[in-house]
Amino acid sequence: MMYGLCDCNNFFVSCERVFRPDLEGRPVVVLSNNDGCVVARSNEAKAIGIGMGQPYFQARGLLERHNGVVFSSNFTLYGDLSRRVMTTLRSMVEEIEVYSIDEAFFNLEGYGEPLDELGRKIRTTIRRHTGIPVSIGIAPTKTLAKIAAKLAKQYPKLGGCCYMHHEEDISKVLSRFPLKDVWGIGRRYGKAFDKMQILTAQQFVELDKQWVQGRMGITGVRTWMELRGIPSLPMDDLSASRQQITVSRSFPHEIYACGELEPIVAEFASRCGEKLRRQGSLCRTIHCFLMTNRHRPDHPQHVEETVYRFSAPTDSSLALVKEARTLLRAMYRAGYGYKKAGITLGGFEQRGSQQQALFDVPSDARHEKLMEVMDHLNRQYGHGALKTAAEGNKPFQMNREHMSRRYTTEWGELLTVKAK
DNA sequence: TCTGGGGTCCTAGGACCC
DNA sequence: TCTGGGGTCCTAGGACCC
Repeated sequence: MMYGLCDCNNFFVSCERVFRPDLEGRPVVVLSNNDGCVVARSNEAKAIGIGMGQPYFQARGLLERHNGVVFSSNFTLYGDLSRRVMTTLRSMVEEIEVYSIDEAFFNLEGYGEPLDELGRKIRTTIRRHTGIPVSIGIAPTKTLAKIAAKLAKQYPKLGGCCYMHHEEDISKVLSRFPLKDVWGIGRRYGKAFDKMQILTAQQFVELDKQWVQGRMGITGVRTWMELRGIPSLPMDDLSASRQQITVSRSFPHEIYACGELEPIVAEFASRCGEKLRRQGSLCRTIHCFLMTNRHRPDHPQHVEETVYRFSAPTDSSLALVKEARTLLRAMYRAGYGYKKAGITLGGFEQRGSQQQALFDVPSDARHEKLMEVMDHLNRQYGHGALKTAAEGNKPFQMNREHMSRRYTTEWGELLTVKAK
């Protein structure tokens, strides 16, 4: 097998720079929802020591001292540019798997050599079509392709693409590659292995398989196999194979009133329904969770999650919204300042193949047509164009003090060019 | 590094049932 | 009533990812 990985460099920052070329060379960061923490950094921002995931209030001073620039996250813009990147990639290779907003794997099995030239061609084409710089890694497994892409980013002389396939080359790379930077080895395991003096990917690969299994479970074994060049994470249509779907948000302020939480949770349930229908599944369970501000230990705390099990699987937003509200009301306690809530769907079945209990009334079948219309309108006119009454008429708002324009999707926010 | 966000999957333990 | 095996569901927490 041969896998490619296309990884957008500092993606959110690169998106902002496409429309603000004056930001080249300056430290730039993009913040998470509610302007909470730093989720993307330009190379200059990394160089001055701003960490990934660092709370913005901690990074702010440093950024200002270096004449840096900050953006709230503009997912409408990033989502649109991501689609353009993926479309370009899809036009150049047969099979791609969109892994996240800024990464996609592709299958290169059966492609003739030289693959590194193909990789570089992909890179320049995407740059030309979208303005987004990417790095390409090519290797016999996805985990190795991830490592290759990192090397491509690290060593400019590779021209943005690293093709890694000879066994000797791979073990040479692995013996220098820090284990904690391997995809699938997180901070926690990285630290534990550090303590055991297992520092490189090569040392990890030489461990006993049973030992890895006992210590890290099946996911650890997969990583171990992948590093040995045995594909254990096949190409997957992720969007169709999710086993659970979650929509959750933190609120800009604590919310005390149940009546204020209800439309928010209803909106989450409705968004879950959209995702569910997009992947063509029905769900059996809906979870609702609610939590207070854990950063304020001086405030009374309440964290709770409850489940409802549908008697017949459903994909109707109306049914989801209804049960979400019931769950919320049962959990809600007056006097607590809630900071975050969420909805998770689980127990999926393929639509059309559901086992119907003998006396189940397929009560939601009549919603089917309605949901189709709703999804269609929302796709065409934007989220919230048509929604359930329970969602209320003002959409859930987050803090976004440093938002850029939605240059590519809103006529009113197009790029303006000034003549000199 | 006491990771102020969001999302997915896995595992362990307890409750309950056959 | 006690005991053991086996299964499912639920909750909580851990771990990873971007």
